[in-house]
Amino acid sequence: MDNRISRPEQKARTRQALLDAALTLMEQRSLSSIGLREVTRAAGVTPTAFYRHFPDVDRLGVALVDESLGTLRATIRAVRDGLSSSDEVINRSIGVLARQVHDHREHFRFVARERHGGVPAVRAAIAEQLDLFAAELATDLAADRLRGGPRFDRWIAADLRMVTSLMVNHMVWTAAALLDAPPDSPDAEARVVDTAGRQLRLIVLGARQWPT
Amino acid sequence: MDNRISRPEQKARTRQALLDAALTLMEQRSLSSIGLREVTRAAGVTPTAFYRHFPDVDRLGVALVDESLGTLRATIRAVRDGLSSSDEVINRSIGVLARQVHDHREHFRFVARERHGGVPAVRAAIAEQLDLFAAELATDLAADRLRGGPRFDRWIAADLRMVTSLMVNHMVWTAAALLDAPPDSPDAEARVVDTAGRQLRLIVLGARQWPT
DNA sequence: TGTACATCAGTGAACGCGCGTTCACTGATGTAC
DNA sequence: TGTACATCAGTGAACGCGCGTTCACTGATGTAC
Repeated sequence: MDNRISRPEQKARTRQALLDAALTLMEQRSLSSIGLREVTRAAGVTPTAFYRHFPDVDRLGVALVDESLGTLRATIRAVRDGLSSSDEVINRSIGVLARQVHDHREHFRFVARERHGGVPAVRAAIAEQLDLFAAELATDLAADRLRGGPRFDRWIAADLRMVTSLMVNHMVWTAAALLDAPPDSPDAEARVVDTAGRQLRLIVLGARQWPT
Repeated sequence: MDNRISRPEQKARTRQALLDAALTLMEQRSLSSIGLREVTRAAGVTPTAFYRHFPDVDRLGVALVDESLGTLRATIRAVRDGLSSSDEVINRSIGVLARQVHDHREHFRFVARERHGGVPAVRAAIAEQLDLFAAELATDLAADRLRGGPRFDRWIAADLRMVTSLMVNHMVWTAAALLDAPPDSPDAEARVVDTAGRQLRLIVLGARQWPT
């Protein structure tokens, strides 16, 4: 058996180790307060090795945004496929979000923390991903006629963006609320999910009457 | 004329200078990344003087939360007094919020940035203030019967909290969106205010139909 | 297949710097009599 | 009102420490022939 691995693969592993180490360090603190040496120490390489992968810690942050939100987008999209009733989509979407937050706490904590945080490049990368979320949601809502749901296919674009940005914002806020709930208490988590579901249903109820 | 000021007053002034200096420094960066020496340098005192006012920078952050959100609460509450139609309250509330954000950018930027930021004590202080907001709003909604508004006086407490937390969250998000808009473009600001108003109206519309 | 050379991820020493905190202090303000 | 003492906000020197970045390097992996 050959244990040796190619050079590009080894480089990719070190890069991932740096990303993972940074994410772990950010469990308690924000990106702008963690140091390059801290990250390399946690990843098990020398400080100088860092520069083979990122020019500075900010750029590592941007890479973390892609890792965190890029995969989630695909997952959430998949959920919306093949469901036909409005209530069903709401409950499933929030369920998937709760699961994702549960399984990838550090990623969501990172996004919630840096969304309005101190590093402009990271903030911009997060805003871009969330805009994509909202745009995809708008497309989906306009395309599918859900049982019991509003007739989004007849809405003007501006109103669609208004309501999808409200929904995406609500999703982010729900993720943050899940993070604030004690991780070992399924009860607290269930309460957040329940409230979030009712809020989303209230929004859909309002959309069904829109415009006045 | 006597220019001399009492010792307590001089101490209060230095304390305020430290708070102002920290807020200014946080225009670009987060609390956990600014240093004690930076703050004292900007405030025009020696590093050691800091300890006469705060045990560390985190505690200064908690004081900033009280300064930022404590006054806003009173302002927003006053707006809700004496208005009788639902639409009127919505438009006025968002208008006042936009004005406040415009006039106190640094305070709101600080709150948006630290709400999920890296300093637990500060995060807790912000959560406390926002809960107070939501609780006051719930009381007001249950007490006043607004023309054209939902019959909140007949709602159960859990649903009231559900909808007020949605509204307060929406307010915070709107403030953050206003901050992201270029400060010299009244156009961009107006667009955010317009969208926020329609979103809030959609929420109220949903509330009028609640429960299904 | 074997050899000679190129590539380049990661090393380790060194640098100058600003940090948070300590300590004994100064000197103006406040107070007791 | 004047004097003697207490208080305490702010000073300035000193400390040890971890930081980001530079540089010339090593040695395993990759490639050309």
